[in-house]
Amino acid sequence: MFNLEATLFCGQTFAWQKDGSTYRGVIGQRLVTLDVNEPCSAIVSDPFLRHYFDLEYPYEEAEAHLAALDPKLGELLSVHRSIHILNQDPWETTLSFITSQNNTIRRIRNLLDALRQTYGKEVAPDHHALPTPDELLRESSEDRLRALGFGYRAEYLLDAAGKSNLLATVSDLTDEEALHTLQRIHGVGPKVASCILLFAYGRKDVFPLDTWTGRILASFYPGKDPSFFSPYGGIAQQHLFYAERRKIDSHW
DNA sequence: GGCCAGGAGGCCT
DNA sequence: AGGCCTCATGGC
Repeated sequence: MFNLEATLFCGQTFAWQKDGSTYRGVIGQRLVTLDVNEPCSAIVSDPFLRHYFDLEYPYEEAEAHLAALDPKLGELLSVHRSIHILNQDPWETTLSFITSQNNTIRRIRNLLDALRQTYGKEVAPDHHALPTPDELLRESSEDRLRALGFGYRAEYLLDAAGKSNLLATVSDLTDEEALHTLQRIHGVGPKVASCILLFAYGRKDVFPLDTWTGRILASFYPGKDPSFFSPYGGIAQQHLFYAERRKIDSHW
């Protein structure tokens, strides 16, 4: 089994919280509850969760490749074990990573929770889905989003909602074409587009380059660029990011 | 009070 | 194409 804790809290999703002996998250329109000690059977027996947790992808092969490529990654893989790249909903991923730009993880979570509480459907008592594009366009506005604390990103969320049809075309495109297409959304640049491709479309060779991963490359891999980790740049990036973040605080 | 946060748009050369 | 400035907001 993969490392569920790391998979949920390595920064690829902001939907989950750990309370007591359970992980809870609203994924799509559904509240998912997993027992911290016995999550496997619930995941394996559920087709939706099997796909969400990416059980069909051959991680052993990718991880063996990365461990052989570079000793630092080999060590991280032995510590983290397997971190899976989730197959998240493209729209939810777009909302999440537009919100993430120039922001802190704590505040990203708070803003997305506010978005759920304010506009999302209540799928279980006190648990709300993220708003759909239509819900956002119909019920919200730039002023209201600014009032929630989104600041200058308010306009970006509404533009993304209006262009959500773009997301349906991405699956047929190459990585390069998809990066270009996603950046037609205002507020989506190279980094956010990379996160959407990796975390929603399973493009395992896309390496989101941000302040953290840029620093990591500069200090541990001088002279190298993300193509060094190809064709598993996305997986490598996630282990590098998680390792670096864990030095700061283990619970965010 | 300046600087930074899982950046990106706009404008300048 | 590359280099600044600005964009809300909050924590340190």
